[in-house]
Amino acid sequence: MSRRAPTLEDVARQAGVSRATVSRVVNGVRNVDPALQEVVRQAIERTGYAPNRAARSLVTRRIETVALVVSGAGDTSEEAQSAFASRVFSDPFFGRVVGGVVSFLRPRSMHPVLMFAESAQARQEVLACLRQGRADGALVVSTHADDPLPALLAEARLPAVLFARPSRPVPLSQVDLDHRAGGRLAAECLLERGCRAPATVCGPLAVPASRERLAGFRDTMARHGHPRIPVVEGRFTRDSGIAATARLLAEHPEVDGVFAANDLMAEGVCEVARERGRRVPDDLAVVGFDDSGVALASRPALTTVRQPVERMAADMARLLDEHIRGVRDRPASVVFAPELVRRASA
Amino acid sequence: MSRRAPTLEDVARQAGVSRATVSRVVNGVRNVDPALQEVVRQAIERTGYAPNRAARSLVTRRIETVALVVSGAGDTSEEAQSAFASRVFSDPFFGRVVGGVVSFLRPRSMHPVLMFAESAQARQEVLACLRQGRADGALVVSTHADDPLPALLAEARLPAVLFARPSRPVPLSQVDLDHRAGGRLAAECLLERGCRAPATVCGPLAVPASRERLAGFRDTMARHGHPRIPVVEGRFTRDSGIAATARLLAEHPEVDGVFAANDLMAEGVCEVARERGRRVPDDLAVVGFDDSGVALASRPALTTVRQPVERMAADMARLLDEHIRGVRDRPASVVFAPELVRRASA
DNA sequence: GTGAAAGCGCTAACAC
DNA sequence: GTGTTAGCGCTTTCAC
Repeated sequence: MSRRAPTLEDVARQAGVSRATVSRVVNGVRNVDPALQEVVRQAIERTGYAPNRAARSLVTRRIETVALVVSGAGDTSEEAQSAFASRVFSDPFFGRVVGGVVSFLRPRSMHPVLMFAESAQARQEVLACLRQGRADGALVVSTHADDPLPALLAEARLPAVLFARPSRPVPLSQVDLDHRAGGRLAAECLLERGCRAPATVCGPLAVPASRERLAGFRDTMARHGHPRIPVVEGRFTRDSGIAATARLLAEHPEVDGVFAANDLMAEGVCEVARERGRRVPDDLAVVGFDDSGVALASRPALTTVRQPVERMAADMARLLDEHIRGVRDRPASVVFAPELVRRASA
Repeated sequence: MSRRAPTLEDVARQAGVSRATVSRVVNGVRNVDPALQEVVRQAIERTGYAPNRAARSLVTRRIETVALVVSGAGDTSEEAQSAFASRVFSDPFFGRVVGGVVSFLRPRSMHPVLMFAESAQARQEVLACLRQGRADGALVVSTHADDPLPALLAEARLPAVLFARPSRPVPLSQVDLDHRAGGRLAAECLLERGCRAPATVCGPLAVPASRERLAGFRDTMARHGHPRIPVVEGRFTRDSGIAATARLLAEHPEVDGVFAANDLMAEGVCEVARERGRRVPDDLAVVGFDDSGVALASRPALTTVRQPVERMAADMARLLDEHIRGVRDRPASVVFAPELVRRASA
């Protein structure tokens, strides 16, 4: 039923030229007579020719595909990958990463293949895929700082770029945010509002980004007369933000300003405040982090520290592309600047 | 620097056998002397051999990759794909789809490559990719019922499976939920609770699933003495749920039970109820739809109609795999049954 | 049970 | 400028 797909050979015969010429036209290589080009183009049209990627990859040794790896640190408890995937994508952060990555790849007709590396076995599979040339390189987004994947990738000398700095340095290119500066912006915002009892719901302290945000916030507060501020730890989920805030307000009812280390938790803070009859921002000012979709959806709309995730992800793809093409050999580190977005919550 | 990757030839030389034998061992084809198998296996180990996928694909005409296409209906306004991606993934639904798809593909060492088809041009690119053999087939999740992609795919006779029924029938395999039964379950739940003034925040009426859920709900209510119930339309977002509920309660303050056509909107209903000082479920019972992560995160936890998205997605992948392998030729339609999950909101 | 050999469809030297 | 040719690394008949 499905007859053989037309090949370069077929087009060449149709156009009365050689395969090489057709190939040149298809790949836009110069040095082809415009008249011939036209003839070839028509032959392509007539035959409905589409180049076979596998054949091309075999000789170019490139497949125009990069792995987008969402990586955890799990090594003992093998979590069902389906649950892992669902959990991961429930954070708006990943949707933004995907958007940014695709915005770079698509104009270059490259595509991301999705992989999860939440267990030791899954990590080996990712490495195997890369070695087999299923993808030209990897974009790695780790959910844990101790993720062993980056080191494995570096060791295998496979092209890879990381989103965010791992806890232990790895000789791979990476993009990251100046989280410390972000913490500072949040502090300054609360200070400007005149908050007298600031506090923070920080992210998991195992994550370097959390620690940096916290440090930036604390340092700034310390320099402005608040040497010791209440700190409660959340897990970057709305639920954990709610729980943390409950603890915070129970122990420190005087708190009148909270910096939550991401928007999901900031939403949780607002939620608790509302339940307790505290007005946001009048009784309790709230500053989030990320400026993800929830920042706008939250009530009131969140004042937050913007992390340009899409741009960062696009840059990550750019770096990887450079490594793959061989125009960059040494790892690069690109740090983005955060930005305060003022809305209603502070 | 990076020396040539070992090939079948290298392994064969090491093991003192022919390429054909190594190939048989690698692919687990029977008829190979166990002793030789062992020798070959060791040679593979020593050389660190990994089969080149491109070379294999060239002869098998299969690339062990499927496209996971998130498709819109846009044809005039070209939306930035990055925004499209972010928006799409902000719905927990897609994370579940990804999880289900991956759970089927991974054990078969297949992978999903992510593609977005929100514009006419993007759709053509998807078709081109498939024709070029970048993927063996497509799993299509449409955000609009009028999405032209399924028809294009069918016309090009490319292997594809749809999640949810398109508004116009297309000769492609598909998985779907019995949405009408879901609406019925929601109605029965509210009825059992003794609700006297039920209403619904339905989904976009352009989406067949929304219409079916609404029909199932209405019919059941009608059969139980509620021939006319208030209906307000949302857009499946929390925000739209909030706005719809505000309208609903303004016009029908007597309402004491709401069926929201997804969990995100149900959360919005709860939110408004809380703001107005109405207790859920005592003053206002709320039933959601999907049983996504937010159902549990919501306060109170949502009673909801469960849609087994992960299983549906996995089945979609299974059907596609069968089409690709040629063991299925005629399109199949698999309909899943919804299930009521009782929690606190109704 | 194993090996020899013929491609799969393409790109890239290298001639002309 | 264009054509000829030699592979890229693998699977798969077909002999033996």
